Amino acid sequence: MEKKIVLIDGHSLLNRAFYGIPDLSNSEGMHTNAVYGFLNVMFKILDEEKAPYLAVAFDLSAPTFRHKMFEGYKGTRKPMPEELRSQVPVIQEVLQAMQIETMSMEGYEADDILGTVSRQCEAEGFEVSILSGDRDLLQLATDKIKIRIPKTKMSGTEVEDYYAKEVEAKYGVTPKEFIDMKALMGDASDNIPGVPGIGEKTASKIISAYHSIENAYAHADEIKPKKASENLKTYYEQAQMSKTLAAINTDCGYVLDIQKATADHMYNEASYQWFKRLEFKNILNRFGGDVQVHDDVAGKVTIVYELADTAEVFNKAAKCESVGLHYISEPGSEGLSLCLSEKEIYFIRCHGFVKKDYLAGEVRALLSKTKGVFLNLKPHVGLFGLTEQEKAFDASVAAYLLNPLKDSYDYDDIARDYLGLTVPSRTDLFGKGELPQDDSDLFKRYSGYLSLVPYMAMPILNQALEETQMKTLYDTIELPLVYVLEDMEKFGIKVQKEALHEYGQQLGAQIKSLEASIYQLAGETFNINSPKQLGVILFEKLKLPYGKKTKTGYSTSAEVLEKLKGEDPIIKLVLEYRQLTKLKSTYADGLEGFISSDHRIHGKFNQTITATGRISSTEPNLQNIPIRMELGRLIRKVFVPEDGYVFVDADYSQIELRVLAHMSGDEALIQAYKEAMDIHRMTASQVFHTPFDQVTDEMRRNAKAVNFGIVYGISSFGLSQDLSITRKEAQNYIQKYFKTYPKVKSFLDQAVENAKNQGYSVTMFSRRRPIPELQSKNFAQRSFGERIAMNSPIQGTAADIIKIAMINVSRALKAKNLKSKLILQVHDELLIEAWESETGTVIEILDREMKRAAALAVPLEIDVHTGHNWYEAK
DNA sequence: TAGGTCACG
DNA sequence: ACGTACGTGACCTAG
Repeated sequence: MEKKIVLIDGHSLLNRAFYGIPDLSNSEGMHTNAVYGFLNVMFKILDEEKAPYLAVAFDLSAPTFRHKMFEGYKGTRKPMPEELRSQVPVIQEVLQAMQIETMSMEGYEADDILGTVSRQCEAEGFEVSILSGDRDLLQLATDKIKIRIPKTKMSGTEVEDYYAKEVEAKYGVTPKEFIDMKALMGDASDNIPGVPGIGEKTASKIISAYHSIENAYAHADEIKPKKASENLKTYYEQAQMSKTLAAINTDCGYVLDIQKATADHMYNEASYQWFKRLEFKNILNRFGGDVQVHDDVAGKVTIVYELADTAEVFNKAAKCESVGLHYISEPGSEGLSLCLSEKEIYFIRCHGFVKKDYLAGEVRALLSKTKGVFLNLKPHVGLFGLTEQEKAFDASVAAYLLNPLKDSYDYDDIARDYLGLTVPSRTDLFGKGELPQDDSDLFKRYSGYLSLVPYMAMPILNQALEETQMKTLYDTIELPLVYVLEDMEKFGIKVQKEALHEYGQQLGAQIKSLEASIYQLAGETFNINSPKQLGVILFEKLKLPYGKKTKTGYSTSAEVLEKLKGEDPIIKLVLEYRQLTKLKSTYADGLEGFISSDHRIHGKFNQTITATGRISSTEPNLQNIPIRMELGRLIRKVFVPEDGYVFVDADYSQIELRVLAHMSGDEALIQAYKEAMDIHRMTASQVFHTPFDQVTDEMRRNAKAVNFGIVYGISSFGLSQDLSITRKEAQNYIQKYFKTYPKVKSFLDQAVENAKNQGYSVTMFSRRRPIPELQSKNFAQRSFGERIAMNSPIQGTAADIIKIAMINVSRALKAKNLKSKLILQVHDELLIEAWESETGTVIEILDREMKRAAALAVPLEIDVHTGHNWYEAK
């Protein structure tokens, strides 16, 4: 076998996974996130390395030689949280089941075993990879021993690899010297004291020059800065102690029996059972073959073709309290999956006399008595012509409320999260291909799960909604909203295709001429759309001063380019080019592709996407049509009402700040809203102690920025960036603001405090958002969590309020039998296509329903405009 | 598929 | 010292 071994630092990897991955537990209530993260990284590395040998080292709880040497060692360390501690024996048992060798030794830590075993393997000619979450192990790197440190990124896990030369490249010191460097820096998490005033940069500089703390001490007088020099002398003994503590013992006497450390018995019955119990579906997939933890669904599905049999099924269904329903409409497989009980599922194929319209009628009739349980209600509302009269439950919307952070609510997600069942996803069953056009077991399983899973999950989801106080939110807002959104999608918005095309052509001509000018100034042709190529031209060829850098090179963002406007005429052209190509590709050409044969765009409104409770808009996104720049704003002229109709557009005035005034109960802010037309001017007047009519434009601008900042979860840095002022000045504004509105401060503090205690934030209407970032030990992550905790209740409550308004506006239009329709929502704005003679009534409805959607301590104000296109109606 | 950029609230 | 304003989606390039 190839001489290659992977050694794993068990505790550090578990630890990293625990803090890097949001809380996760199986249906037994076992916490599983650390185990899951550990295994995922381990498999990733094994897949990459294809090493035949593998072993995992763990610390024992018994004291080590370090404890004996230095009694403070790890003595004051934070105890392991229970949620993590409980996972240590689990991973050890799982590894045992996988027949993976684990190593530990009394009196030594995992580090020492890894140090010893890696040297031993290296001597025997092995290539060694050490997988650890702890950078201390970098001291073990050689040109044969590679240290691999996983990093959790948004997009998954990336691994940083360090042979000796990478350590030197990154830290400027050899692996051996790394210990000395650490002795200077210290390590708070290991309770290793360093030398005050010496951080990573200084430590690296000192050790790369003097190679050891002993030699550095001997030359202490030469060291700069002076503070470091003095402190090194004062704290030298402590640094020596730290060095001894940080040094890994590479000869602790542990001997690995290489024959036991093989990686080829991992996939066995015992480990399969463990993964099943832990509900690690994607790991179960590694076992190959069919994963079918929910047993024999195919056997419970009957395919129905005949009209008579169909009628029979609906008769039976009518006797049930609830039925699972899912309509499949894909090439070659059209029909209805019905789940009457856990053991009785039908798939009625569209065939002969059994047509969609017939099934729709049957479903409507059925749902007058029996509750229809859908994975996704919205498409079925359109497909079957359902109204709120028909009884229905939407599992994905319920699951979204219970955890809005997921990126999908498919049947397999709901089965895993609420039924504790591992069921194969569509991709597991069919890959990326089409559905099979036959009655195979594969198809039966897929169609079966689509109605079975929501059917089984409904009681559990309902109970969870009750327990989390979100049942009312679900019943009175989210479920009724499904019908409103479906209507909006169905109505769509009319677009003048020719005018849009013409607009695109004009942009195209302007882009061409700009392009030529830019090439002229650059002295060559290149792809202006490529930030990489543009960066080379601007910052290397033209030698313009570059500001920010991104991971991949120079930043060429508008923010950077704005500052370079005076430096070279090319900048202005590039900015203009960017603006025009954006308009052409996304809006002119992009929108044109979505115009249907009815001359309308039927975008989608998604109810289960955002973390805060807002809705989102896709295919196309109708919530980001340009308005801020005039050239872009012109696009709105092609959005028009049908003949005989006008647009009525109503938007809330500063809804989020009003929500803040209400939720904080701050008297001064509430008073400001009761008195002032211009809240930003009023804020400036109060914060800067200036009479209202003497507020300068600058004061108003600053106050406005602070108001925005407060809503976003204020930080002095963020505000300073926005206003181009120093952090200190920003901090000063914030302090003044909080002094003026003290209850705003206590409200925001309380929001963070509560979210930290409970793990989630809450809106006025009880909508929750989990904030796992608050538990992060990473400062940046945690600060992000704090800003989320301040912003989510505000943004979320505003989202709740406009949803209520949408439902009530929509109901009022229907109740009066008006021809006018609600067609768009843009977060704080509603657009109605109003029958001309109904305009007055529509305005009344909007005014009434939007204002009374919530009773706040301040009035909810709206601005209403009408027009013959969307441009005019704003 | 990820990162950069930019459109909106 | 860390590295940031909150929430989205689409398009383009580059690997």
